[in-house]
Parts: sequence; C-alpha cells; structure tokens
Amino acid sequence: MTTLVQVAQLAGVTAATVSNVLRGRGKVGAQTRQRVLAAVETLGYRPNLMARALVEGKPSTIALIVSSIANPFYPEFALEVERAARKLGYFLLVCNTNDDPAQERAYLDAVGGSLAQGVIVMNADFVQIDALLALRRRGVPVVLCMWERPQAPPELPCVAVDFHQAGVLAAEHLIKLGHQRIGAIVGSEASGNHRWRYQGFRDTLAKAGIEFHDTQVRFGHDSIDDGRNAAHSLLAAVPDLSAVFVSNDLPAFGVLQAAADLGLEVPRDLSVTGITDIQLAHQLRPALTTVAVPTAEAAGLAVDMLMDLIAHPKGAVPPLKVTAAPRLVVRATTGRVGPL
Amino acid sequence: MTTLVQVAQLAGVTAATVSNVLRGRGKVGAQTRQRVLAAVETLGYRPNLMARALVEGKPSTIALIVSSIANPFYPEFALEVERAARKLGYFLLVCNTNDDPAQERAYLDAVGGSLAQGVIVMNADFVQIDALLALRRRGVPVVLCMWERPQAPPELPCVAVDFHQAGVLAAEHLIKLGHQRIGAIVGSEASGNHRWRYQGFRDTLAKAGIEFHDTQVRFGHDSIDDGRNAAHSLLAAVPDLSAVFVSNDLPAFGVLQAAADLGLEVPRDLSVTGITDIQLAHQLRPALTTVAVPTAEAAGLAVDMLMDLIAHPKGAVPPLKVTAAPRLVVRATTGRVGPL
DNA sequence: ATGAAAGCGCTAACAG
DNA sequence: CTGTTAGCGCTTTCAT
Repeated sequence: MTTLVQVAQLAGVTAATVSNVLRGRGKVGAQTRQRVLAAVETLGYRPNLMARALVEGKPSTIALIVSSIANPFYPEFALEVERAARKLGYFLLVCNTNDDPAQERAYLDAVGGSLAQGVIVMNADFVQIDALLALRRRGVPVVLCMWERPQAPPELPCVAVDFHQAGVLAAEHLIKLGHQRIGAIVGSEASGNHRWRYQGFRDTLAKAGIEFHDTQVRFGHDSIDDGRNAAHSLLAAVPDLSAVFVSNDLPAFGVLQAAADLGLEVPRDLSVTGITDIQLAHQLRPALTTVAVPTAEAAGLAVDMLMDLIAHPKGAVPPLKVTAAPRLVVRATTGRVGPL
Repeated sequence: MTTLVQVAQLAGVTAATVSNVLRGRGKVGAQTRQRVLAAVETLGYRPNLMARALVEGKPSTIALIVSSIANPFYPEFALEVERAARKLGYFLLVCNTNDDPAQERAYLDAVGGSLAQGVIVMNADFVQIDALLALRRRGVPVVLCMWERPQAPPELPCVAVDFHQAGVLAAEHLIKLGHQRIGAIVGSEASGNHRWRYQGFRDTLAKAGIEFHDTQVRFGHDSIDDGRNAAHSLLAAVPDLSAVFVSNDLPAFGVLQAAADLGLEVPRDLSVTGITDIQLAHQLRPALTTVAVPTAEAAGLAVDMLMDLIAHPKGAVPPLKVTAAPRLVVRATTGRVGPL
C-alpha cells in the first residue's frame, strides 16, 4: 500500500505538503503541486480513510441499520439514504441485522462511534430502544427512522411518519367504495409496529359505525407468504368479506394470491389495500392500491437530523421530525362493493 | 468517546494490559482482569475499530459492490455474503453504485485498501474490469463474482457460474414440453452480460433443429417493466409463440404480466421461464419456472477466495472458482405446448 | 504478570 | 510557501 510519505519522498517534499495539495488546504506552489500530483499518479496513491478518520476524530461513513435487507422496502430506503449521504460526502454502511437482536447489538457496538460517525436505525418490531439510548449516552449520534406514531415519540432523535393516518386513509377509501364487511391483516404482532396502522383502520370503521369483530383480523409477519396464509385463514373463517385492509404492501400481495387461489376476482369479489407503496406495488399486476408513505422524504430527514446531531452533539430535547402525510394511491385492487 | 487509556486509568493499569485482556492475548492476572472488565463496563468502552485497523494494517470490513440494490437479487446475495463474512469476523460494507461508473470508481477508490480489507464486486454490464485490475495492482484483494462464462474468465480472481448452461437447461425444458416457436427476452444488451444465457438457449435450439429468427428476440434491461414492454413488443410481432425464454427472473415476471394483459393464460397459451430463482420466483403467483443459480454457494466461494487472497497476496495466476451447475426448477409457468 | 515505548498513516498547528 | 512537531486510539515487542 502506498502511503503519504512515499508520495512525499518521490515528490521531494514532506508529508504535510502532500496532504495540503490533496485536501486543497494551505498554500502550495504550482510547481510543487504538479510534482506531488505526478507522484500520486505514478504511485497510484489513495489516502487511507481510516487513518484520516482517526486523526480527524470521525469517519466519513454513516451506518444504516435495517432489520432485513431481504424485505424490498429496506433496499429502496437505503438507496435514498445513500443518495442523501453521498451528497454530503459520506459513505453508507448498510448493516443488516436479520431481525436478530444479538446481531443488532453487535452492529451497534462495532459501528457506533468507530466505524461510522453516526447511525440511522430503521424502526422495527424488535428494535432495542434501550440499546439505542445507551449508544446515545456514549455520545454516538443516533436517529431512529420510520417511527409510526408522531404523537408518541421515544426519547430519541426520531423521524416519524403518521401511520395511524395511513390506516385511516385506507379505511376511508374502502368505506367510500361501499365496503362494510372488511377484514384486516396486520403484518406484525398485535402489539407490534403495525398496531397504529390497524388502529387507524379500526378508528375509522368505528367512526363510520361499521362493525368489526376480532374474528376479522389476523396478525403475522411482513411477508408475502404470511399475507397469503393469513388471508386463507381469514377468508375461510369469514367468507363474506368484500375487502381486506392489509397493513403493508408485501402481505397485501400475498392476499391477492390467496384471492386468486380461491377463485375470487379482484377487485370484483374482493378489494385489497396495502400501505407503503414499494416499487413492486406498481410493478406487479394487478397494481396495488396502497397508501404511499414519503420514503425519500423520511430518508432525507433522517440524514439531515443525523448531520445536525453531529454538528450539535448536545441537544437538550431529542428532535422529532415528521414527514408529510401519507397519500392514498388508487390502483387496480380496489373497487366499489359488488352486489351481494 | 471512551478510550483505552481512560479504561486503563480507572482500572489502575496501563493501556497495554487493557488491550491484552480485551483481546485475550498475553498473561493477565485474574485480579487485574476483573478490574479491567469492570472499568470497561462502567465506562461503556468500545474499541475504536478504525484505530485498531490502522495499527493492524487492515480493517475488519470487506466491501461488496453491487450495481443496484433495488434489484432484489442483490440484497439476497448480500445477505449470503454477510453471513459468510460475519462468520469470519468481518463486517460487510454494502456499496451500491446505482449502475453509475463514476460512483463505482468512487467506491473502489474509497473502499479499496482503506475502508475495507478487500472487495467483492458483483458482475454487471458496466463493471469496469480495468478499474478492478488497477485496484488489484495496488495490492487490494479483489474478487469478481457471478462471472457468466467459466470458460472465458477475466484476468481477475473470479467466481463464475455457468450461465450458458442455465440457458441450455431452460431451452431443453421448453423443447421437451414440445415447444417449437419460442421467443427470447434478454435482460441486457445484445453484447451484455446475459449474452451467454441467450447463447445457451440458441445453441440448444440449433442442436434440436428448431428455427429461430432475430425477430424472435428482444434485448433490454433487467427489470419487470422492461420485461413487460419487451414481451408486448415481441408478442405483437410474433403472436404465434408458444413459449418465451427470459434471461432473468425479474423480466420474466414482466412477461407474465404482458401475457395477462393480452388475455393469454399461462402456461396453457404461453410458457415462460426465468433464470436465477430469486425469492419472488416462488413467492409470486403463478410461481415461476426458472433455472436456479447457486447464489449462496457463489457468495461463500467469493468470501473464501477473498480470504485466500488476503492471506496469500501474491498468487501468480488469478484463481477461478466455479459453482455447482444451475438447476432447473419447474413450477407453474411452463407446460406442454397446446394444440395449435 | 505488567509497564514503557514505538509506530500504524494521516492532519493540524506552528515555525521558518 | 514548505518543513517540523505532535498526536489521534490502538497493538506490539521488549523490558522489568
């Protein structure tokens, strides 16, 4: 590996000078600059970012902790974070915890405060708020992203999306289409992250005076397969549903498949809504009616907030940013309720 | 940030000793060990991996360069690489170039030789072999993964999958089902990465004495949308096709959609095959018949090779590893050719 | 069994 | 303008 000193020797100058021309700091004579640049070129020198980070006290990377890179939402989100980070000269370290708390801890330990200058943690069912608080106490800038309830933020810098509202929008849409017998499939445990989406749905039904029994809901995981299984279970138990509210896009695709399995035509026999609007929502057929969540905005806000935290380490009260409201996107999986 | 020295002071020992207990090196008295551990605990100390990397001359990270994290294949692959890397005590840096050569170069410069100890580059149309060679010349361990033609490897350490064979398998399957009028949709330019898959397909058709005209193929990108568009174009031009060979799973989904748009029932009216067997292949409906590629094996081999390269920097001839052969996975999108 | 000292590659003062 | 000095946080001989 080529080092600064080797370049300096070849150029007949000292390391400091090389550093200066490379960073554009200080004044360097045009002559020397040329020689240095030439030396850099012939030696194929590249600065050691670790050494630089060490002396500067901060690495040029930020970390993004995601629970499952296999869930297409996260890569999409990571893309946005990376875009924002690179614009500011940072590299993005994508850390996949695979829904394993131990692995999350390992990443937080490793990354927090040494491998990265700060970390953005994607909200997930198993996110260990206490671990994040500990990290924060150690002086590592941390922001929790995609918190679901702006009204009840954790004691942590946090960007939130009003997912309760997302649930409301989906429900209102279904109700407006005349649906009365609406099932629900929630992609988390009953006490999990998606509870607010579900709550928004339930609240809206209640307000509209529509009955809903606990037999009409299934809880599970955020995956296509779980959505399909849940839908089979739900539709077997409550066959006269005309619509199903799904708390996320991925399981919504599963519901669509279950409907097809049962010979139900969507949306004639069954309407289905998702939440998030991942790419697949418009790429698959039938295109999914869903409540779009401002992903790019959330990513941008998270990076901004992290930068603020880095610049002003001691904020008294943890900041909270809330994205624009979710937005209904009507596509091909919802329609007016048919004649009984 | 807590440092080694602070821990040492609190424990009433010297930095070297703390380092020793933490790394399990050297002999340390049970008493001191306890005090040190206690100090670490109360201070919440975490070693600075950058500093460690600097003195050890190598970081504990390896980098994976992917062209598009939005393409679900790459996250799936990244997962496997991460698994293999972590087992060896390495963190994985996922670098997304977004199909932008400039960004790839930026990542290679940054990551190669300082942020990461070595880099695995996923093969892609735009991969700049010369940039990789330059990196290698600078002494950075590099392995190119998912090379498509084992018979013609580049001058680079490389793990290859026989994608020509994948094309052969898909074609043989179709032919065995009686198909004679088979179209092709290729998810890369004619001279791009998928050319060998296509070649395998063409070779097999030729061997079987099945005619094929250039009107029966469309070249494009590796995406659902491109697959759909290509299929529309293809089926409009050559409506009597009974099957279409697609060079990757993602565009194959697009073809399925186009078939649905045209009222063609799969596989009764049209058989479709993909290549890779990404998760969506079995998660979507109809489940895709495809040629599975040993992704996990390739990931493991790539990591292994990288480790070898790290351990034995000066291999005379660049190593080449080839995965097990691809494997046909018959699902619901292929069937016997129907009566004309 | 523990401490002292040197140094990894780089940058940031401060001299000259 | 350029060189000198010091030191980032850690590991590693080599003494003690």
